[in-house]
Amino acid sequence: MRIGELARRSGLSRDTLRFYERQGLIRSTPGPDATNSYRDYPEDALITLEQIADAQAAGISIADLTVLLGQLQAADPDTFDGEAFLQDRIDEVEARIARAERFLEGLKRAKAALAAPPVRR
Amino acid sequence: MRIGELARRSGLSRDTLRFYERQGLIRSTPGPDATNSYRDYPEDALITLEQIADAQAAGISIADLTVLLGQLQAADPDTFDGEAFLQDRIDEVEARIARAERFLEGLKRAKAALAAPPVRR
DNA sequence: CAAAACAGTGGAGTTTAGTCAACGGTTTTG
DNA sequence: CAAAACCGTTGACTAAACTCCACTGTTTTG
Repeated sequence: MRIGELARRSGLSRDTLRFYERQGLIRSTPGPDATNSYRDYPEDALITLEQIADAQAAGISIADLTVLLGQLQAADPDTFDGEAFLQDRIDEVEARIARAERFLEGLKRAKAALAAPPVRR
Repeated sequence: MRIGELARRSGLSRDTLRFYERQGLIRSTPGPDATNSYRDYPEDALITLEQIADAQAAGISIADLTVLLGQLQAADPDTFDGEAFLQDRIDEVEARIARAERFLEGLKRAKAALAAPPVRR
């Protein structure tokens, strides 16, 4: 598919998609019609883009993601010894989730406190 | 306590603390010794800083945090009707945690795939 | 009491993750 | 077949969250 369709279907802007491609997060091929310069994006780019969104929610930077996506997609060893790297990311993400959950509890308490006492004498 | 001690105990730089104060996230008083310009930070600034870190892990921006910290600390109604605002943040954080957990699973699968098959014919 | 460590101020600089504008080609569509 | 919609490239720009620097004044310490 071409970039416009990918943009529509992913909800991201064309600029963002090109930015991701420059960063090596997604890939495209020259497109079937070699007379123009239009690129062709594979169907599974949509899945990759979902993974990118998940990773960002987990606080992973694009730089780390470039490394990680390789690991996640082609879990092919001896390309990269990144087991330790992976474990570091896992620890990092777990810590972040724990913090986020702590914060979520605070939010819920605050909302309860706001909703409960219309006891305002 | 003075800013240096707060920096040491919180693990943040003095610059970051001053930045947070400019943003209205923490507060200080003129300090007991009024002859100098040194500020005094209350003990509970450390707790606030923990909450800030939690909020950031939850993907909350400093701008939103300025609003939220007021709600979280003094859960005093009729200052602010922010129940809807709070609920929006709650939804946002829950969605982010869900994504982060999805990503975490992917990381763990990738690590398992990397660790398991030293079957390398 | 002098040197080292610490504090405040102001303003400039950095990084990350995009976003925008301008331009010249290419398809699509009415 | 012309206008509208789309595409790629280049390069400048932005917002958020810090970070650094230079300078001056204040405490602490050996």
